[in-house]
Amino acid sequence: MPDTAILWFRRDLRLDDNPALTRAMAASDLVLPLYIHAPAEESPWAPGAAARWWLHGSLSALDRSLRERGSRLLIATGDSRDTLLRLCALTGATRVYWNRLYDPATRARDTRIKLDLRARGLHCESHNALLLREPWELLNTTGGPYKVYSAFWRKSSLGLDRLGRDAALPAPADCKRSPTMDEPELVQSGVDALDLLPRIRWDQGLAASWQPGESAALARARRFIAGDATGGVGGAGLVALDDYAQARDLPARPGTSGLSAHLHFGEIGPRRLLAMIEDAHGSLAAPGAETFVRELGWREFAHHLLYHFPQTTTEPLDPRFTCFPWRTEGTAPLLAAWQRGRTGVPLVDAGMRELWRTGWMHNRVRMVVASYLTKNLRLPWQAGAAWFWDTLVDADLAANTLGWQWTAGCGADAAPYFRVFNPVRQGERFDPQGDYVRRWCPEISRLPDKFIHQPWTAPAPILAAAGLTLGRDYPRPLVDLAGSRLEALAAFDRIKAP
DNA sequence: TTTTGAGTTGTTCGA
DNA sequence: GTCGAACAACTCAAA
Repeated sequence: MPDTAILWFRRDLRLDDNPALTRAMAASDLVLPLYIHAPAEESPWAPGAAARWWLHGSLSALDRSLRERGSRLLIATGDSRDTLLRLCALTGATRVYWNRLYDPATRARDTRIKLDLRARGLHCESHNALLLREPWELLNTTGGPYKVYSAFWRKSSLGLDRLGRDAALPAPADCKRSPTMDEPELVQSGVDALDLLPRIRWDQGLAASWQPGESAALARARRFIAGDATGGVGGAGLVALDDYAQARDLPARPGTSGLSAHLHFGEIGPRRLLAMIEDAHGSLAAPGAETFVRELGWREFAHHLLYHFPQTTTEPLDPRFTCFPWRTEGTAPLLAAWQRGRTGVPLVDAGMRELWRTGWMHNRVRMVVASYLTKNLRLPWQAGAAWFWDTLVDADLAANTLGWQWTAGCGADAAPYFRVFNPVRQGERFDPQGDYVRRWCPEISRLPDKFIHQPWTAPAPILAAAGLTLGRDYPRPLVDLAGSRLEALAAFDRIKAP
């Protein structure tokens, strides 16, 4: 009787640098790759609509890679524990392997499953494919979790040299196929049966912008970090990473890595990215590289925080914010205008429309729209987080929670209360020619640069020349920026420590 | 033990 | 136009 192992894929949809896969292959004669679709177990943070679209593509791609290696992905629907037990019974598998996740619901579920499987005499192992360091490993001098990024990163980056970090594992050349995989009762459904794609096909914009899957992730990482045969994103000979520190702030340019969704679904991991950077640039401290590696550090920080403070997906980390005077009257139309990109503030609207169309928004603009929602509109950050959760292909509970709490001022290492982004000024600094705004708000594209970020200040003849009537072709501002800023500062005053 | 200084992403105001 | 100051309270580590 051959020894069979189940490899339970979750958000580690790759063969490269996959320690659970490597261990399962080493320890067993046959490996059964499995994905279980169990959205109820992730509630209330089951993947949103945009993330489901990505998941569909990612699972299809993983199945293709496995088939190229003589195996395939088995897809099941239903209770995870029952499915694992049933498959063990059907196939005679005695070992189950997976890579750990750190969000509260999944952690609780996985702990129960691990205890249950072990109680039934099954071998059960979990590994780390997601993070550079485990959340319980990296603590401050008093033994508690870090709440300040700079201190976290100082400590964390000490371990990032070649000596102190786990190496990225290579993908196996072939995956030991289990012959039992062809038994009919095991063939439950293909990816299509999971119903992940939208009924109304609003996903063309997503498909035009993104290619889910491990090979696309690796290709994008290579293009970004090392440049490829065509010379990289920025033009002949220019590697995007070299220019990252400056270009990443300009939403009109492809200056960011674009790896967020690939990272969320584990199509590529941080260890592989660091290895690629060192191979291409010799060191993690090379120009541009250091800035990008710090961003990976923020990703780590977010996951560590969620591990230590699981309630922060819905509750502010700073308890004073439980009595923050969020707006209570007439919130629905304000939220709807923000969601649809109809606030009358071009940079905010451009960002929200980019999100709606492509399932992604440039990082700089995410901060601007989040600041606008929480400070100028004074709507609770949870409302923004929920919208991002449903519309972002890269929606990640840890990153989303940290990002929104940071902007709102109630999280770890929060933005100081007085940091209220002025979307006009941000537009002038980071989109000076208005290229980004014109791309997503074509109705104001004929305005001169001087007014592109503040159409409401344009004199009537300028508006007429641009063929633009405010209130008809493009909204007047939903709220006054200067006034709402002062109201936000006053609101912060009311929750100050006594 | 206590103190000190620094801290992802900003804006406004007055000189 | 530019420039520095002011805008809290708290965390964390180093002195």
